[in-house]
This record gives sequence, C-alpha cells and structure tokens, in this order.
Amino acid sequence: MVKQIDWHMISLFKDLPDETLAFALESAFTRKVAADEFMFFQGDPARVSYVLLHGYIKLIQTTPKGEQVIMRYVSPGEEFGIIAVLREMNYPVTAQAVMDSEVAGWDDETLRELMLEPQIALNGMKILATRVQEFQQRTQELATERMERRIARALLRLAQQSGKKVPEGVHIDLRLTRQDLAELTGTSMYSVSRTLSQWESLGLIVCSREQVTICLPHELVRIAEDLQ
Amino acid sequence: MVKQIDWHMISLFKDLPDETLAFALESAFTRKVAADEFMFFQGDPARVSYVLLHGYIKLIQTTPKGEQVIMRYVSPGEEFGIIAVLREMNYPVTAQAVMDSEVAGWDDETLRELMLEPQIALNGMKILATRVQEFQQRTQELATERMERRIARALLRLAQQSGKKVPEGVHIDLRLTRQDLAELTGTSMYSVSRTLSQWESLGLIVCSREQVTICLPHELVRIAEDLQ
DNA sequence: CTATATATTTGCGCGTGCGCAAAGACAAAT
DNA sequence: ATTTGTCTTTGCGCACGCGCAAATATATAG
Repeated sequence: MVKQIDWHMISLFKDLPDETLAFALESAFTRKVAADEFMFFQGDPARVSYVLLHGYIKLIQTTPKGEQVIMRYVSPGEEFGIIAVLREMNYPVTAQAVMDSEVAGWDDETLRELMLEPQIALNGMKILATRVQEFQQRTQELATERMERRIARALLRLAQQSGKKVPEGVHIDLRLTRQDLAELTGTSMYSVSRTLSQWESLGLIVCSREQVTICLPHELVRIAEDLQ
Repeated sequence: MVKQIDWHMISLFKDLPDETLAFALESAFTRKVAADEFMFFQGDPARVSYVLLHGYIKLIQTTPKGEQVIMRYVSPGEEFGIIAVLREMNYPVTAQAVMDSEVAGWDDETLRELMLEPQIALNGMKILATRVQEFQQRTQELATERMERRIARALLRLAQQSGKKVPEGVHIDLRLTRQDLAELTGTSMYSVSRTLSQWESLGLIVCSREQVTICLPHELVRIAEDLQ
C-alpha cells in the first residue's frame, strides 16, 4: 500500500552519487501521519527534519495574541523542519497533516552528517534560496497589494501545487477552509467568504465546504496580475 | 584610509581553515561605492555576489505598479546577492548604498567553487536559514499586526543594527526618510509621519529630516510587544 | 434519524489608515 | 541671499475591509 517513491525527485537529494543517496536513505526513518494529526508544535525543540513523501502538510505560526498564519503548504518531495534543526532552535511553526501523509525523517545529528556531502549542501542552499525568494514575494504582496489580489494569487499557487483537472476546471485537492485562506493571505475569514462568493457568482470558481475549484484561471490571473 | 576588516567576523567565512579563507580572499575583488550609488538593478543578470565590508546597503524591490518595498538593510559583514547568483537568475532587487561603502565581490563561477567547501556551504545555509526566518517573522507581522506596531518593530531593529549611543538615547545611524520607513513596514509615508509625530510629542523618540533617535526604547518595545 | 459541532454566508456599522492637497521645514546649490 | 529641490507635516474625506451577530448549510457522531 506504500506508494513507490522516486528519490531522485526529492529536491534535497537531486544529482547525488548512488552511494550517497543510499546512505541518506539508510539513515532515514519513515512515519505515517493521519489527516489532521500534528507532527510537532511551535516551540518544541527541533530534533528531526523531514521530507514529505506523499500527502500534504501545513506549517502554521501562532502569534502571541493567538492569531494563526499559515507559512506554507508542504507538497510531496519538499523538506520541512530543516531550518530549525540547522539553527539548533525550537520549531518556529506547528506542522499539521491536511490529509493522510507519509514522511521520511532524519535526526539532527544525521542531518548534519548529510550536510557534509557537498551536493546535499548545495541542494539545501538552493532550496533555502528559493524559499527566501518566495517569502520576499509574499512580503511584497502583503505590503502593497489588496486583499482580492492576494487571495487570487494564493488560489493560483495552490492550484499549481495540488490542482487536479476535473470537468469544471482545476480542483484544489486540499481541505481548505475560508479561514485557512484568510490565514494564508493576511485577511479575515469574512473577506475571503465575500470574495469567493462574488467570484463564484461570476463563474470564475466553484466552491463548497472546504473545497475550491477554479473554472476560469485566466480571469483569476487577470485579477492577480493586471495593473490598475 | 581603508578600515581593517576582520574576516573571521564575516558570517559566510566563519570557522574556515586558514587556507580556505586565504583562497576566498584571493579570489575576491573589492569595490568602493558612494552614498546613493546603485550597485545593481532589479532585473540585471546576477553574476556577482557581495559581502559588505563597511557602510550600509539597502535592497529594494519595485512592484509592477512602481511601488517600492525595502527588503533589507545590509549591515557590515553580511552578504547580499548570493541567492540570485546561486539560482542563476536576475537580481530580484535593486541594491543602493545608503552611505559611502565598500564591498568584496565574487563572480558566479568563483562563488560556486567556494560553495564546494563544506564549511562555507554550511555557513551559507545557516545564513539563508536565518533569512527565511526573518521573512517569516515579517510575513506574520504584515499579516496580523497593525501599522503602529510594525513601525515600532522596524525602528527597534534598525536601532539594533545601526544604533549609536547619543546623549538623548540611541540614534539610528542611517539616512532614513519617512518614505523609507513606509516601504519597510508596508504602510504609507503619511501614516509613518503621523505616527512618528505622535511618538515625538510623547517623548519616545526625537526625529528630524531623515533621522530618528530613540529616547525611550522600553516604551517602543511596549508598543511593539504588548498584548492588546 | 437526531443531535451536535463545525463551516459558511451576509447584513450592518464602524474604524483604520490611505491618499490628495497644500503648506511648511530644511538642505544644498548658485 | 535667493532659488530649487526634497522631505515632512497636517487637515480632510473616504474606501477598504474588519468583525460582530445571527442565520444557514454541511458534515460527524451517537
């Protein structure tokens, strides 16, 4: 029942010599996580870093006031938890499975060993570089763009990440509440609900409880990108 | 007139074997940059990455609509431009000196050679990991906190980075317009001006043209951190 | 099938903070 | 001293989007 993994697709392990890949795999353990289960909590000492094999994980940060911000949806093949382990700190986010998932894990000591492999270190660096740029983009959006656009962009990204073709268009294959979208875009659940309702009445999307399907992606792109 | 640099303070070159450090230094070139001068522009092909030796550099991103967002003030000892070079892309930001500065530079080919040194790669990774976390923090602030708090936080950070003790308190040793602060905190020049005026009338800060001095840091922290 | 919990929608009012406009302050240049 | 350019301040009005409240829809459990 375990899906076959192509380890060469894992961005952290790209272009590795066979023996290095073999070592990485030997030193890993795997773990199944049920939908909605928490893998670790913000503030826990970071001793393990993970690669998602299949499923979906969301990384949530809780503010002192108790508000939540979704920092990232982790897709299969992506790593998570590496930063905290490398920095020898506590996890800055809580990791929660959004569907039944499976992960591979490495403890801090092993991770440090792996990082001595030049190719793994280089891969790791590229991954982090990409991540920095994604957050720069998000910072720019939060600083300059209005709610509507940010929601449109978030939907398009999610569709890219986890979209499945269905007759009506592209369905985002996640349990995604209005609240989730709000926490992802820095707005309120109410505003998300109003915006989605409007888009649905225009035929851009179809949505139901915790589900969104994009019918006219081009129109969403127009909202997300158009000057004016 | 060139200030002496302690290369072991450069975070990218920490804990290097002497010979590796020597190689890194040999392969670098240095360049002086006058205040307000641009080092590279957003969109230029990224062929050189830098370490700031002394002075201050700001990294600005311009949106399609022409709005500016300040992504980072680079302090002495910090690197910039590495991400774009690693990812083999165009610079995503424009780099402008905010005072007379001096930088060391490495071309893309040399940077890649340097990254084969395990210790440099590890250092680079830690730097990027820290940067990701800083942007996560900023994302969280932009998503959940109001203008006033974000400005207070930005001032405190700048004071930490470039603050000099003066009789009145801690002076932020940068040319820092209200517009700059707005572009750093995702608000408008007007709101920054109003907020600083209010704080000045309360004695928290003293400001003049392009200058801010923090007199009661503790009060600013209260604004930045207090629940409610 | 009923009960309960959770998610969603929408009306309504209001506050934050934007952004124009115009005046004022300050610095540098001639 | 005068001019010019840039930065800053503040009044004013308004729009976006928040957030309460209450009703409705949808899923889960017993």
